[in-house]
Amino acid sequence: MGKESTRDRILAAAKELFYREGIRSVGIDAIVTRARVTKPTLYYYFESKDALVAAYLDERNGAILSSLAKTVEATPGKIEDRIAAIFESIAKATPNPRWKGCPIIRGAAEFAADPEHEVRRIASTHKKRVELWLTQILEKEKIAGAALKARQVGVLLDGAIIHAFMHGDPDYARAAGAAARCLLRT
Amino acid sequence: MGKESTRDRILAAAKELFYREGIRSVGIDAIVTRARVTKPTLYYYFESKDALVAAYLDERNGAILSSLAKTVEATPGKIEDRIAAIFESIAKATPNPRWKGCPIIRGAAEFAADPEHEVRRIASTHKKRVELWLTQILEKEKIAGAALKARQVGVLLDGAIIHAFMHGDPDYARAAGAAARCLLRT
DNA sequence: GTCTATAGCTTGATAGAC
DNA sequence: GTCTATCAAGCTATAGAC
Repeated sequence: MGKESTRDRILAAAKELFYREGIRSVGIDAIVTRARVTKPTLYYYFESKDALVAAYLDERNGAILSSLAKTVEATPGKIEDRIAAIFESIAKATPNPRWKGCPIIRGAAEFAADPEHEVRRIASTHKKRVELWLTQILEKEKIAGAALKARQVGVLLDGAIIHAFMHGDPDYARAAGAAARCLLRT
Repeated sequence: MGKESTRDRILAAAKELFYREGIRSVGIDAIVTRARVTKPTLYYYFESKDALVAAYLDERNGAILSSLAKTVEATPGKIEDRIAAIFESIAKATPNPRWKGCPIIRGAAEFAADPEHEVRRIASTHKKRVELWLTQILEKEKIAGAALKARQVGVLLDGAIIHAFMHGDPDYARAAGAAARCLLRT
């Protein structure tokens, strides 16, 4: 824990600033200042700003998948209760002013112009991984039509995040959770 | 129709560029070039870039609400069929490379850092108007729990747009449409 | 590996003429 | 109302010293 490499410090600064302010509006200057390095040092570890952005989103991808799994594993009960716990965790995050929705969706939105950009590739892959993970959970519970239902729950999850964020109102996540319950019960 | 004011030309150029490239990545220079005016002319009609952005999103707000109403009015059948027609229209738009999701969500994502920014206010208001409109439709059809169901359908709609856009796959909109049908049938 | 210094470009916005 | 000309500040990235 005591060892914190220069590269880690740069990535941590980027993570904080990109999430808080958005990718495009954060300059290299702000990142190097926060990481207490200089620009050439940053460019020694990362080829370009795009490469740093990709490293940031790759890290988020893994962290989010772990967090989802942790939430479901920690929740006892029927499958719909365990899935609903994810929506409840979104609801709980909503009032926190530092919570600004899903970094991956926001990244994809910022790079909407370019379908070939690596940010877009990372974003699509991440959401497909979430969907696959949901499918596997539902299959394990012998839910009929697991693939379709996983897709529908995935769509509800991101809709819930966006609406909860846009309105600053946790009820959107809870309404979406109730919708997911309804779908899984059928 | 023949009359196209300078102001209209600027707004049309902004609309095209902001939607295609994103708000932050489009400079005033690109807009004035496309509108065939010069910078001082743009600043004669719009106080700042922010004011132009607000005018752009206000226009989109109205256009989207009209388009939703038109889709539902043009579709015969049961209420779930008419709501599902909205999801089908998203599915049909998805393969078009010029379609880049919802301009209002994308705007809100680009300005996620600042909850007080006018873009955020316009975005939240727009989504609440869509939700209210859905509530009124469901109430007219004597659907029980219209407010909650309208909220759930609204969340599904934006989740559908995001996933269809991120993956470039219309099936996400259709899966969401099926979920909406399921909710409305209950 | 990390620094100082800076190149070279683009940005949003304005002064002042007509 | 619309122009030419220009500004200060921001950006990503690099050359070269240590």
